[in-house]
Amino acid sequence: MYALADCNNFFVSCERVFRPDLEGRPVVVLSNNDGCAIARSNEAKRLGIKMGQPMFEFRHLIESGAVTVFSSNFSLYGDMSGRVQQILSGFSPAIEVYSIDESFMDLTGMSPDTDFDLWAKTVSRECRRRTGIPVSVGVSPTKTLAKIASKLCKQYPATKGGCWMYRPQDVEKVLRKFPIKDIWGIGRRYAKRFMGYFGMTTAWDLYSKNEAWISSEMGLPGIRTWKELHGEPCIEFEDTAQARKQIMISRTFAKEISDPEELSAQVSMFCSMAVEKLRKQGSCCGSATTFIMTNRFHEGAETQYGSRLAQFTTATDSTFEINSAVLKSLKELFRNGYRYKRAGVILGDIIPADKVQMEFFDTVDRERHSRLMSVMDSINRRNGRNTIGVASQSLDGIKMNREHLSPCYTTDWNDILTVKC
DNA sequence: TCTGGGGTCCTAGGACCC
DNA sequence: TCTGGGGTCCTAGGACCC
Repeated sequence: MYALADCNNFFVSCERVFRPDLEGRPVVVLSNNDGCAIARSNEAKRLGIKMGQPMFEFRHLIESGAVTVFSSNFSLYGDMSGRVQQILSGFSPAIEVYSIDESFMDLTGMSPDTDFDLWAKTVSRECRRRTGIPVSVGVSPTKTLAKIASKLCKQYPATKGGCWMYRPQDVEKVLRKFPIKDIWGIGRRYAKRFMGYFGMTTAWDLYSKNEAWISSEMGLPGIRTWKELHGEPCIEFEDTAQARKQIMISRTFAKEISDPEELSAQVSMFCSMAVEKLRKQGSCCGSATTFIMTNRFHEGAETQYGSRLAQFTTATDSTFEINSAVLKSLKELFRNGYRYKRAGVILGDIIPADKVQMEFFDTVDRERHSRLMSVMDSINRRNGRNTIGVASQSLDGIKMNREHLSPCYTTDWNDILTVKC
C-alpha cells in the first residue's frame, strides 16, 4: 500500500493557522508581485476565483472585503511543510517528499493486518492537531490510486481526512464517478482531447480502454498511469531526494527594467542564488543559460525573448566563473530601448561535484574558489541571504510588490507571535 | 495600471558512426 | 536498372507535475 498525504489548500491553510479568524472565509494567496491567485480556500473557489487568475480581475472582491488576500510567504510555507513532513515520518517507514504540500508514504513494511483506514484518519488528525494544517491522506495499492483516494477525503468530510481504497469493487465505484481530468498524469491537453474528441468523462472510461489504445494515444507515460489505475504499481517510490538536473532562478520584475546596469545587477543576483543552490546539493554545472524578455502581455509590441547558452569545459560551482559567463551572455542579449519584464538564469548539465572531469590546461584555481565559496555560503547561511555576494550583483534582494505579506511567524524572531491573555 | 516560478520525462527526427 | 543494416547522440517540442 501507498499513502498520499496532501495538505488542503496549503498556502491558505498556513496563513489560517495564525489567523484563525479567517476559518470558513474566502482567502486567497497571491503569486510573487501580488500578480495572480496561487492558492484559494474552498470559499474563494466557490466565489469563482480561478487558479492563476490575475488579481486585478477580482480586486473588487478584495476591496469590498469579501476576500482576504495574502502575498506569498514562502519562508512560512516552507517551515510549515517541514513540520508536517516530520509528523508524517513518524507514521511510516519510508516517506517521499513529492512537493511542498504532498508526501507519499510506502507502507510495504507495515503489517498486512493494519486497518489502513483508521491509520489514515489518525495521520490526518495528528497533522492537524500538531501543526494546524488540514491534511488529506489517501491509501491505495498504487500512487495514482492513492492520489484519487486523497481527493475523496476533500470531497467527503465524513472520511475525516483519511480514506483507504483497495477492494476492486470500491475502486470501480470511485473511478466511475471520478473526472478523467483529475487523474494524476492527465493534463489539460489530454483531458480536452479525451472529453471533446472521444467523449470520455470519467476515470473509468480511461480504465476501460485497452493497452494498445492507451499506448498509441499517450505513449509510455500513459501506459504507466493506466496500469496504476488497474492497481499495478509503475511509478517509482523515491525516498531519497534526487539531485536536480536543472536549477532555475527567474523573476518577473515589479517594474520593467531598461537600464543595463540595473538589469545585470538583478541577473547577477539570480545567478548567485542559482549557484548557491547548486553547491547546496553538492553539484557542478556544465552550462548556464541566461534569458531576458519583455512583457508578454504588452499590447501591440511582440514579446522580445532572448536566451544565450554558456558552456564550461570543466563543470563548475564557482559563482565567479558562472557569473562572468552569465554577464557576458547578458551583454550579448541586451538591446537598448527595450523594457525588460522578466529575466532568469538556468544551470544545466549538472553532475555530482566529485565526478567532475578535470581539464589538463585548466586556468582556474578551483581549490581557492572552492574555499572562498564555502566561506560565502556559511556567512549567508548565518547572517541571511545576500549578506555577501559578488560585486556585480544586487544585494537588496528581489524587489517585489508584497502588499499583503504576513509575518514570518516561525522563522524570524522579530515576527514571533504575541499572545495576549 | 495590474498576469508566478519552479521542475520532470518522452518522442521524433536529424546527424553522425561503423 | 540496381542503393543495407545496424547503432548512438543530440535537440526541439510536447506532454505532464506542483
